[in-house]
Formats: sequence, C-alpha cells, structure tokens
Amino acid sequence: MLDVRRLRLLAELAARGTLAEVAEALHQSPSSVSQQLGQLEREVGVPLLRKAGRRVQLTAAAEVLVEHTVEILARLEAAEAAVTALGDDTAGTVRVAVFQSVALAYMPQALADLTQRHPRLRVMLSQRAPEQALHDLALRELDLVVAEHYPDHGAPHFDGLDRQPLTTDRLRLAVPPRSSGEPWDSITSLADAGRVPWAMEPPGTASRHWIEEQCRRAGFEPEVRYETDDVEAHVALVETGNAVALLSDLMRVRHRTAVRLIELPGAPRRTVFTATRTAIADSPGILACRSALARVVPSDLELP
Amino acid sequence: MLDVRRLRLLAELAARGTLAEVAEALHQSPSSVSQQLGQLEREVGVPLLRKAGRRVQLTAAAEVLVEHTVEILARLEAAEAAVTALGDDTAGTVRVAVFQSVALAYMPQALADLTQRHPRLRVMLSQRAPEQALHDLALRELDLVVAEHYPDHGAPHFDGLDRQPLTTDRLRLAVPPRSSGEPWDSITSLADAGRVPWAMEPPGTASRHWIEEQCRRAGFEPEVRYETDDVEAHVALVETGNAVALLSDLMRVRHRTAVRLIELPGAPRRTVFTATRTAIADSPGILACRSALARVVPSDLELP
DNA sequence: GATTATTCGTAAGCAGACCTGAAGGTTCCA
DNA sequence: TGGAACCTTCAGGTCTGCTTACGAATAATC
Repeated sequence: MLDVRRLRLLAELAARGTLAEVAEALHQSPSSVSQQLGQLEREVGVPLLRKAGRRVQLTAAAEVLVEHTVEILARLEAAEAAVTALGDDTAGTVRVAVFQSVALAYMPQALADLTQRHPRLRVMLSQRAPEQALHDLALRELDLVVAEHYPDHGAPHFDGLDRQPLTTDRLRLAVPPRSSGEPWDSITSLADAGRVPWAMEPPGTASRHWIEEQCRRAGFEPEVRYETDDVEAHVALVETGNAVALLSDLMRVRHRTAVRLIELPGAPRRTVFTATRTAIADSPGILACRSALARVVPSDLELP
Repeated sequence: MLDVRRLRLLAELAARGTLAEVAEALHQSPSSVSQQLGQLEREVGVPLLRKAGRRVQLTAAAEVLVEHTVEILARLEAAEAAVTALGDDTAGTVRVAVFQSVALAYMPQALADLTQRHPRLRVMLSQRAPEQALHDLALRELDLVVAEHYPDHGAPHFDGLDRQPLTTDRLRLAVPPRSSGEPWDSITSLADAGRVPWAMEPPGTASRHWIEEQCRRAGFEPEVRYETDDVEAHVALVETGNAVALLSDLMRVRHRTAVRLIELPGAPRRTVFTATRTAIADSPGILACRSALARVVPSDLELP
C-alpha cells in the first residue's frame, strides 16, 4: 500500500516543477521532500526522478503515478467534504479569490450577506488575477474563485474544475469626458484610438490579450503608456485626460464617473464565472458562497 | 487532508465487523486501531462509531466515508499495479486461491508453466472454498481466485471484482460401479437416489445448495450421511459402495475411476471462472496467471 | 444469577519514522 | 569565473504511532 502523503509530494512536484517549491508550498524543508520521494522510489522499485540540470524531471512511471494520485486526492477531498457536510451545516473555512473589480464592487455586500446567514462560516478572501486564481485553485490553495472569460479567448482549462456562470458585463472603450480637448474629443470609435495613449493591464492577462487583439482588428497597434493591474488607476487616468482604457460595467458599478463611453464593434460582453474543484463543489460552504454571490450580483449587468 | 491509513482502518472495520478482527488482519493491536479511529473521528469532527453492545457500529457519516475510501483504496492499488507493470515485466508475488478439484487437476501443470515462462514471478497458492476465496479476494488478502458457478444459482456479488470464464464442466451423479449389489445397481436416474445415502459438501457451499435443490425437484430430500468438503473423499465413498455423490468432469480428469455415471435432468454444466480485483486486473502477474490457466485448462471439458 | 470470556477504551512507555539544519556537489546565469 | 539556485546526504532532535497493561461494559455460560 503506497503512502498517499508521499504520492502527494510527487503530484505537487509535477504541478509545481521544482522540489523547492513543493517544500515551500507544504511548509517543509526541501531536504524532507527529497527524502520522502526517495523513499517512495524505493517502495515502488522504479526510478521516478531523473536529474535534469539542477532540477529534477519526472520519469514516465512517475507520470503514471501522478495521474492516479490526482484522482486519489480529488476523491479524498470529496470524502472530507461529504462527511463534514453531514456533520455540521455550513461551517468551516472557505478560501475565496476574486479579481479586482468584483472585489471592490460586490464582495463587501456578499460577505455581509454570508456572515449574517452563516455565522459559523469563515471566509478568507484574497484578490488575485483570474489566471493565477484558477491555477491556485487547481493546486488546492483556494476553494472558490471568481474569474472572467473574454469572448473568443481560449480560457485556460484545468482538470477537475467546476465552473458556473455568474453574470456577463458589457465591455466599452472609456475616453476622457467631453471638452477635454484634442485629441480626446474627436474619438468616436475604437479605430480612432490608435493615435492616443492607452492604459492597460500587464502582459499575460486575458484582458490585455483581448483588447490588443481588438485594436489590431481595428487597424492599429495600441501605444501602451500606462501599465498596471489596478483598474482603479485606469479609470483615474481616463478621467484626468491621460489615456483611454477598456472599461467593463463591473467597474462602473462603483464609479459613476464622468468618462465618456464608446461602444466596441459587436457590443462584446465578458463572462464572469465562479469556479471550484469538482470534489468540493457540493460542500455547504461552497454552495453558500455561490448563492450569496448570485444574490448580490445582478444576473445581467446592463447599465444605461 | 485525511489520513488514508486511518480511513483504511474504517473501511476494514466496515468489512469485518469488529475492531479486534481488523487489528488481527492488519497485524496490529486492537488498542492501536482504536486510537487511530479516535484520531480520525477527531479530525473529521463528526462521530464515526457508536457503541453497540460490546462492539461498535458505524454511523451514517462513517458509511459515507467508507464508500469513498473503498474507491480510494482501489485506485491506490491500481496505481501501484500500473507503475510496477511499467518497471519490470511480470515479477512480484501473486496470491492465488483455487478450489479443490482445480487444485488437484490442473494447478501443478499451471505452476510449472508459469515458473518456466516467468521465473521471477512468485505464486502463492492456497486451496479455499469459492465463497471464502471471493470474500478474501475482496478484502485484498488474495489476488486471483478460481471459483465455480452453479447454474441458476445466484453468485455472490462483490464490487470491484473482475470475472472471466475459464471453462465449463458437466455435472453428473456418481453411483457405485456395476455389480455392487442393491440398492445401488437399480439406480438409473436422480429420482432413484432418494433411497440411498449421500456424500455431500458441508452446508453453506454452493455445491451443497445446488444438489439439494436438484434432489428436491426430483421429489425427495437427500439423506446426507457423509459430509466433507474433500471431494476426493466423495469419490472414495462412491467407489467403495457407501454413497452416491455429485461428480464434475473436473474431478474425473484425475480419477479415471470405475464409478458409474448417471446424467442429471437437463445435462447441467457448472461454470468455472477466474476472478481478481479490477484494480489489478491488468497487472502482468495477473495476466500471466490467467493465461497460464487458460493454456492448461481445456476451454470445454467434455469427457466421454 | 454469578462467573467467565470478549470487546472496546485509556494511560504510559518506547521505538521508529519524519523533519530540520548543515554541508557538499552540480548546474545555470551574470 | 563567482554567485545563486537546486538537489542530495548525513547527523541529530522531535513527535507520531505502536505495544503492553489495566479497567469498564456486555454477552455467553453454567
């Protein structure tokens, strides 16, 4: 009977790449991880790791083992969720991550709703970019994630994740308010925004990738002068007449700002969804959080 | 993350009934099992055991947990089998149990075949009644079982078991040889055997159940004077003119005896099959054993 | 109905597993 | 070429988990 704790180390190694990261994630010393994996290797009698530079690489046998282990860990988590669900209703801790605009617009209300309905449920909230959040969710460092999905943009797919749509929100171009002077006042469509500076999120985010794509389709390569993942800053830069930016309705829920909005071709909408691991999707904590979000967030964000 | 070793104790408890038996099976002291289960209970925060007389009973929560655990253990075993299969071909140990007539008739040849083809494969052979063997197989105390299935007899069903037919053999009534005197010489059908003593296997076996059923259908309740699970003894008792008995072709492979054979109504055949756990069904050791049996045992036992 | 046998639970002691920290070797990068 | 990152090995300490011993409760037996 193989030791699941050791198997887990192997699975974490497959997911994280280096032995040191595994140790860090599990709050152990790298030495310990190395010893345990060595022990596992001795038990199965087949080499699991090969040296690859200064890192280690999984052998084919190890890959097979990891495949099974992922299933086992999911099942183990499901077992734990199922049995605690039977015991006490809606208690324990749920680790939630949301992206910035949701965090600012709706989470305070959702948290208030939750603590009122389920006083014994502890929600740990962190703000995280959707890609990072989904990754951490798969690694079991989070339990529930609110993420976004841009149209025609291949969403990263993780095995064992359960996704549910939460709402959709319109994407528009935000330009400085009327009478800001040129060149702002003459912008009437996305195609006009090739001559002005942009505020965008950093490269690697879905938002950045998507809006750049839209700009290229409109016939220009955007000049990204301000780069920050703080969308509050984007709004501020637009309001003060320094840049144009992509703006979603979710932002406008908080900022009834004076920026001027310009429709994008095709009136595109972004999908906002919640994701959790399938293994714990039916646990009371997750269900409670999801329904709290559903109550607080309008199912169709259509601002005037 | 629940400890799988502790979960296993719970699963074994569900399968075996008492904590002492679990301890015995796992070569531990009952005290240790009790402590570990207590720890598990503390971890999940839900009562798992309730006192039922001097034994313990599983709560609903524990049953749920066991359900998941069985899956996890199967997967764990499959993982181990898969990875050792990748490593070395057909080595290790396979624990096989067969019932008596197969043990005597074919296993010597099968073992010779196996040791020649796979010198590094170690086969541990034990003789066991089919019902007991299948039970022990499900409990992971055996890896491969050769068992029998009587027609129209509800075979005991165990989850996670993989069954493959091996052969079938004719069932006949064996009576003492001609010129043994009365009442033997006048027996020409099963219905005539109501007046003579029988040799049968002990109650609780499928064989016993089946032949008693046949007797009742033929209109009589058999007088079981000799009761033993040693079918060799059955043959001896018939040969010496002391009883009649059920005899399968599998027995006759060894004993070209002088007993007289009488067809039973409907010329019934017994099915002989191999069984293993699904989790290890694809492991090289199991495959090797099964194909050795298939080579050695004729696919259709039809003796003149 | 008293006695005996089983079974589970608790306490204390001990062995072994596991983890930490230091030291060493290799690889990668500046 | 020197430093940083990474993995491994070794020695040592801590802690988990096992065993033995004992007690309580229940079932079986005479």
